[in-house]
Amino acid sequence: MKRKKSSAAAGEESQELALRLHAAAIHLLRRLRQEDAALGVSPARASALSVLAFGGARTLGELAAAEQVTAPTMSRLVAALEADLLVAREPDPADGRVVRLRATAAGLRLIERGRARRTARLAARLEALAPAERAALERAVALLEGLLPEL
Amino acid sequence: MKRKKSSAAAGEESQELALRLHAAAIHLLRRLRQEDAALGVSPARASALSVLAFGGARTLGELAAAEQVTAPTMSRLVAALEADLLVAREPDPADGRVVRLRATAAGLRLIERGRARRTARLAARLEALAPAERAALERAVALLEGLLPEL
DNA sequence: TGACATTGTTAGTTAGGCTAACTAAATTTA
DNA sequence: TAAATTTAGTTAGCCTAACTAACAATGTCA
Repeated sequence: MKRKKSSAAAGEESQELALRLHAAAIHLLRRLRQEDAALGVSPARASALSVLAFGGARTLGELAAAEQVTAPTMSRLVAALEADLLVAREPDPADGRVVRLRATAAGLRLIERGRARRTARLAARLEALAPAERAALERAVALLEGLLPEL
Repeated sequence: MKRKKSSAAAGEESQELALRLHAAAIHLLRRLRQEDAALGVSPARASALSVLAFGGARTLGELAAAEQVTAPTMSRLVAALEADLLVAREPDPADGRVVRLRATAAGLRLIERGRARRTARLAARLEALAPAERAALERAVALLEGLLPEL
């Protein structure tokens, strides 16, 4: 390992931290899966729908990129959301290839209604933390959010 | 909402934080999925195998509980790992129903070898963080790990 | 105008989660 | 001790979600 002595430890530490982060993410999602299911919409769909709900209309390709999945994957998610009348397609007046997607009123309602329920158990646990702990988590999430686009 | 006035804000904040954590976990895992695939073993299998590799032999039910999946799900994961000769079954001498699982030498090697690669990109990003930032993440992960069993 | 690029869709595969229904073994109880 | 119940795992069947490959339709440009 070629590395300045002071960061050899940082390397070890980062790897250890990466593994723990990975494991924590896996386990967190397995827990939250059930909550999402109770909403009547699967996690991947809820995630895509919330992008449209909070971020506004966009094309399928843009949504796929935002969600970091391939176009076919997003195409299927959108098809399911559309079948449930949660998302509507609109043709792009300027380009006949693109499909613009928009959350319907029902889609917006579902996200709004589900917002609390989806993460209720987790939020309750977080609320039980000491303010300083919550602040630490908050900071860590912000760091992660900054890291993700470059991963 | 019955709550002391000072924690009404904490409730909002917790919910917001829960949503962000959820989204971050989803996106993090989508990124790491590719790395895992390169190892030649899928994420769920790698996770189960590493429990055996680091934590030692245990029964299928214990492993399912540790991984927070149902017994049938774990049964299938284990069958696949066994077919790849990464995990071996041993009968329990005291109880004919239980199946004890142990990582094989090949399984241990795979985890050891894969440890670095699995999270290499993430670890590299983490290493680029300032020590204080890494410490904040570390603390947050520890908090999460403490929270998860009660979720 | 014809070649190429871009946007989405369709088809097919693999993986991982679930529940329900089963077998086999152990334990409890009448 | 025999019957009933509980526990551990497996099998089967279903669903969601990811991928790649191949395709159709549209736009762009030399």
